[in-house]
Amino acid sequence: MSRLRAPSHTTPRAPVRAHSDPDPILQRIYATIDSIPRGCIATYGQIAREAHLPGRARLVGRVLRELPSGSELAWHRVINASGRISVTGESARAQRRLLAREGVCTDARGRISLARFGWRAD
DNA sequence: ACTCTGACCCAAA
DNA sequence: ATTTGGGCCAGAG
Repeated sequence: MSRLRAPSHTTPRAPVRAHSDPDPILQRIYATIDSIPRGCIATYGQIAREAHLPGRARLVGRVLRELPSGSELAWHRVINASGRISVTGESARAQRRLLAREGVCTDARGRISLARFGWRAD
């Protein structure tokens, strides 16, 4: 069970719920994703920038990959910069289903229109 | 202390 | 549209 940024010389913390994790970087990423409105999507890079972590889109991806089970974070509202879903297999179907439930649809080629559904932060 | 691998991104070719 | 090369950085082996 891997942990984010756990110092090797300390015992890993017990798992905590997403919104109570004390790591400020995680807090900012979670908070930013939380502010994506229902029916909108944002890109990994956009989340990184909004969370004051410019250029760290991959970090956002890792954070979502390691999302604690039971988290209520709207992970499905995050897609890549080319308008595609980045997860594969079962997760991709789940993401498409969750988005469809919010009215976010993919085109014939599996792409989501950033122009139509992209979140523009204030 | 390496190298490899990513839920990534962007400019250039 | 696709490829390439560079940036990013934490885990895993």
